[in-house]
Amino acid sequence: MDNEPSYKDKKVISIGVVSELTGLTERKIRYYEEKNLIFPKRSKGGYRKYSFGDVERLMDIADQREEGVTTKEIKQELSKKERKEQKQKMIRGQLNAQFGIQKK
Amino acid sequence: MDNEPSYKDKKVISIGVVSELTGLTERKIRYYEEKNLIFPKRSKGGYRKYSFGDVERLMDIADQREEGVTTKEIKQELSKKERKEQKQKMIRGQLNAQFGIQKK
DNA sequence: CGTGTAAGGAATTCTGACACG
DNA sequence: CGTGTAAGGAATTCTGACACG
Repeated sequence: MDNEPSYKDKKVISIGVVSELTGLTERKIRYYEEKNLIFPKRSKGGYRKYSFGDVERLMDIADQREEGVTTKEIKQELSKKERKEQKQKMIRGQLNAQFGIQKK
Repeated sequence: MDNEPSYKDKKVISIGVVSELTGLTERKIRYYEEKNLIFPKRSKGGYRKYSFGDVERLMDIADQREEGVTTKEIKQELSKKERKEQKQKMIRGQLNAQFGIQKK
């Protein structure tokens, strides 16, 4: 009874299509991955596969680059968000361990 | 202020990925297209591009085929649905022409 | 009818490198 | 640092056909 498989995060789009969708060159897209700003999966043959979420992320990166933000700064911003999420997860886990009841 | 671009209907998935997602061979997928049960778009180079909606449709077709339903019957069922939708559209248009007020 | 397969070719993507700045 | 490009190779997909049934 779970709803849709969340199409937004399924990694199924090839770099050529992502290039069309974002307007970015394949070179840029690969470079942003090299800088750990985006994380596509790989097919058996080694082809990069992106999700719609990745496409959105890339458009956001493109906007920031236009504003002069460096990849390093974008990366730092990403790391900060990830640390926050980690903290939230920890807190939720703590609360659940202390007061959680419903096991299933 | 429009919501998401409806990822479900964007034709961005190559046949190889569709094959993995549905479990169908590429041969079958192409054959169902030949029988007009599915309608992928094409990239500049001529590669088929499918949407998540197409993937769902293919899984539905696969189920019907397993039950022994022929492609011809599946096609007829599809045509029937399309006629119904057409009729609904007509009615809505008629009602709008007669009583519709908000032009924009 | 529905599907598998081998065949040859074309489009797509990959990596590593050189260039410029 | 960020991006373009030419280079050679490998993975992907395409079509039309033959096969079986």
